[in-house]
Amino acid sequence: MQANILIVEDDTILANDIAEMITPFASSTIAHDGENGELLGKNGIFDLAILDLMLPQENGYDVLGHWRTEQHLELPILILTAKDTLTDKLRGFNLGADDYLTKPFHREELIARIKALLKRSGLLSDETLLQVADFTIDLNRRTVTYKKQSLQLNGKEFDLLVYFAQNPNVIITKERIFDRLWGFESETALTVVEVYISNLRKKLKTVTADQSIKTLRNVGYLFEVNK
Amino acid sequence: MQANILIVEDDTILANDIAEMITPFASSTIAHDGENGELLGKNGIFDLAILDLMLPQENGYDVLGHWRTEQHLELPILILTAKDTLTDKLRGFNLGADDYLTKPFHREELIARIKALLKRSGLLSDETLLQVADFTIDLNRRTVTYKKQSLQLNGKEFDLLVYFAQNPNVIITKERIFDRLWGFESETALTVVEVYISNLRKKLKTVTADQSIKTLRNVGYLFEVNK
DNA sequence: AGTTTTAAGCTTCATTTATGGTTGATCCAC
DNA sequence: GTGGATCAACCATAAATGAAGCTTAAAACT
Repeated sequence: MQANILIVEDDTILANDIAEMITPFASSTIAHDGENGELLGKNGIFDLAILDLMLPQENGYDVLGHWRTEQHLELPILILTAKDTLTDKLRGFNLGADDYLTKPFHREELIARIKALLKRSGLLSDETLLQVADFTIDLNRRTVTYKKQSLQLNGKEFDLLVYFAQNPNVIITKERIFDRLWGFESETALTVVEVYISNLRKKLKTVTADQSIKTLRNVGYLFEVNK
Repeated sequence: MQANILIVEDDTILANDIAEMITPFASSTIAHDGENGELLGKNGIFDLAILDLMLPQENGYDVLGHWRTEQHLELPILILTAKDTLTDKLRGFNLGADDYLTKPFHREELIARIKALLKRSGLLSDETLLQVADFTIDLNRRTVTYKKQSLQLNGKEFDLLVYFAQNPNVIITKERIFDRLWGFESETALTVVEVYISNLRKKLKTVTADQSIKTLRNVGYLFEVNK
């Protein structure tokens, strides 16, 4: 699966420019102000966010803060801004940013930094093996093995497991799963998620006894993995 | 568990300076040239490496290259160097660096970047862990432990404890609890709060004798904690 | 044929309401 | 001021409720 990047940047030209540069390895969505950016990010369907600080409606610090403290989003966040003082940088890092690049910058450096972050989360397309606990997931061949036993998963079941594997030990709401796998605009009923959870659990049960997918009623699902 | 950092830097003063600054959250080992640095890194005992590029014996690019391609070391690597051209940076990232900081730099920024990298690898205590008195509350997994004993709390009980833990030694009125957990507009009767206070107290009693939730009649509740 | 989606019945359990009991502040008679 | 009556605030338990989630199978896509 390709990485999915959120670009929060009010400079339309720059935003489109960035979007264009990352097409070879990621898809992207652009938000032109803080409020929209925060809202989009909340969906939890992005693997990385590029965040400007000086934005209309809501500044980047607030967006970052809300994401990290209210939504507990764990996606890597790269701040891209003209604010170049030490104080600004420290504030960004303290709020939970992963990287901080100041304008003006070389496009190639931005790309390199994005790739470095994606590589860490195992999301860069040349990094095809996702290893979590006893699962080995081959994102290119779309195959799964659990302790050497291979697992036969169909499309959405596979996507679901990948999403869990990319977010182990974090609660994921049913809505997030839905948005990520079906897209916000989908007409499908939200309850499909339950069906796929059920199917996936059944298949996992054929290879392991322990239920790694926990249900937290009224909250979400949790892929529990002991490191 | 403390992080263990390798500093490969020929400037003794700087190396010691860095080592000193990270002592609060990590232990460190210093190598003064590339050859020694590479050798030390090969041990695979480090959680992060800070790597200079211009080094005696063997330059940093080679060290980095060997680590990543021959040893397949996966530790995060931060390049710290005077080489500030785009070409240098790209080369560093292409060889597998995770971050690249150019000299001169602010010590605080280096620390912030190191922490950001460690946080990603789960080696820096996560701030989603809420520690109050003997309680450890994991906001991501919605789990609670009291002195190592785990506590099973359902949705609203957990939310209530979190609210208290975020406001220790402060009086909270019943109305504020209600507004926070149920929302202003809720149709529910205010007395649910009492029910949940009761339930929470009962569950807390299974792990500790002392009543930390005090009632202040006609005023509110108080989560009493001796710091 | 294989995958995705909907539908339907069923189970579970968090939430809410209801009930009766306890506490403790306030008032008043003595 | 002492003792009792009163009353509202609060506690504890339990039952009711209903929404959330599970499972299966059939329908509708591809």
